[in-house]
Amino acid sequence: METESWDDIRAALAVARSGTVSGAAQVLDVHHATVIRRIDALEARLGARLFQRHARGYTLTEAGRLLLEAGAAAEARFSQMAARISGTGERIEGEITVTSVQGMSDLVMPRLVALMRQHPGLRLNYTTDTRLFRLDAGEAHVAIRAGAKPVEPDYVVSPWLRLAASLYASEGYLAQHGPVTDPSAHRFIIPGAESRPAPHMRWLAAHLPAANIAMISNDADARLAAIRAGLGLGWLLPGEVDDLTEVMSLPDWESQLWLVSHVDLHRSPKVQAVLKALRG
Amino acid sequence: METESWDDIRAALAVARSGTVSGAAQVLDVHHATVIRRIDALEARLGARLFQRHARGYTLTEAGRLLLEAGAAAEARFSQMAARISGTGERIEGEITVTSVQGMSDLVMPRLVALMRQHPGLRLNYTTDTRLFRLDAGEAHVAIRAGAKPVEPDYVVSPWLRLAASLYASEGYLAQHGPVTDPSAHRFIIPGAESRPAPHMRWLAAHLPAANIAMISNDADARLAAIRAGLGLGWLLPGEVDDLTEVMSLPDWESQLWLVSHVDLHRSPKVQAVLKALRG
DNA sequence: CATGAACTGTGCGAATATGCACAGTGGAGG
DNA sequence: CCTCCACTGTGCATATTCGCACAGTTCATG
Repeated sequence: METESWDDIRAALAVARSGTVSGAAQVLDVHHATVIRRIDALEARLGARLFQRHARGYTLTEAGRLLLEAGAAAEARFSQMAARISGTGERIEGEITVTSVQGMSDLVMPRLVALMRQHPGLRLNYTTDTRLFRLDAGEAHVAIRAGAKPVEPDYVVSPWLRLAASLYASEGYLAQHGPVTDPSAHRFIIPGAESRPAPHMRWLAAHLPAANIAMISNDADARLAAIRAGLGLGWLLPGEVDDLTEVMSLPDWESQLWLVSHVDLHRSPKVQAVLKALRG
Repeated sequence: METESWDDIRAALAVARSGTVSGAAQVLDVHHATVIRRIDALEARLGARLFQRHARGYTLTEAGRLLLEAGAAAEARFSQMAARISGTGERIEGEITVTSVQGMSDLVMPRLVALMRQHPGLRLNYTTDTRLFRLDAGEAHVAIRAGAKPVEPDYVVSPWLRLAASLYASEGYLAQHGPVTDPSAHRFIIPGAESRPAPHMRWLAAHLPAANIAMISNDADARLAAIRAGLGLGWLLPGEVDDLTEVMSLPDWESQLWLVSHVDLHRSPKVQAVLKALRG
């Protein structure tokens, strides 16, 4: 009777999120039969159905929604705890999680590689995503952010690099369209809506209509391929590639990057080592 | 690597609370060896020690304190969830948790017994304690409270009984000390500090010095035994026993009782049935 | 309407975790 | 200083759980 299992809750949370038992099993890295059994047990203990079973998946009941809330809250709390525990150690070892906006790896990785060589006990987790990671939810130890200075309380923020993206074109494009003097005579290849706050994107939106946009993609490789194919002009960081020609560069396009850590972890040797390596 | 177990956290929480592996094992109803293994696994995954091992028990490290916080928060969230799930059902069955101040069982139990007979699918959990249970933490479905009207938001409060404790004495005591006319000529047997807000206790504190107190005990049976032995006068509810004599009763000693439920559960048939049974 | 894909659900053998017995440890008390 | 006691820690047999294979169901698609 009093037998209680938090792992059953964890399993149910995964099912609630993915909508299917199979998907949850994949996330949890167990067999789907195990997930079914855990949920059966949990429902029996709670005395209520959490899901409406269906041959194509599970949908949440009212009770299931309550579980989703409670489970998600606990998960956030646990991952925050794990990050703080693994972050507050006095030694520079164990896992270190660094998050960044996409497209920084050429800049970031050499420095992090040097850090790893210096401290062989470190395990690096470098994750990029368009969404911002929440340091207080334990999703990262150090975050690299672009744009306005982050103002969240409990975050320690220090300025890092100022980067100026430049406009690039392929040789074939230039041979066909001639040199770039008036931007409105050209078409552009740009990232998705999540990059709209970037300086060069604001400049584009302010100066040219939508008709000048040839392609939108959130995939950097796809954009690069498009530029190489001569579909239009695109912004890259200087030195990112060597087979394209820089055709334009404005001081307005300069963007500030920030190094961000959580106040609880900022003083720890490990986080300090990461920050130093990045500043290096 | 990605293997994670919330049950390990649960085990560590129990150890953090009890201070010993054995105590935790007792609470969790598993063997103490199991608890040791779970904690070893959890610490290995977190890459940090949660406890300082000792032949006499485990003491918390800084990381352990973080775990205690996170684990306790999750546990509270889970039990709240369980209460809401088992409470919001449309049918009157499953577990129902009623909490009350001590000494009410003669009053409460007959009504709850009638409720149970009416709904055989119910499992009753009737818990009394000096501390107040938190309905929003899922510790109870219905609470009986004494004193000032509870004002917590999200609580649905309705007045229940007004009880007036009376002063009782044993025959032996009266034979020795004569009838009670001036209270200051007598000594008293009273409950502990947690009952100080009760009306008759406030009256006592206001009218008589500490010298008139013969005995303090939070155990009702012990107080009753003391009164029966003639150690002094004590307050009881009328009808509680039949071998003692009521010697004094003041309207000031009347105390209001409240029936309290959480707003999320109050409309459910099960909680409504409990409230009706208690009011009946 | 037939086919296929993706999912849920269950019996059975294998892997895993559990309980037990016993050894080891350190502090309290006389 | 010694004994006792409550606790932690570990091999081993066992019980429980897990993964696998396969059956059954539903829905999308041509």
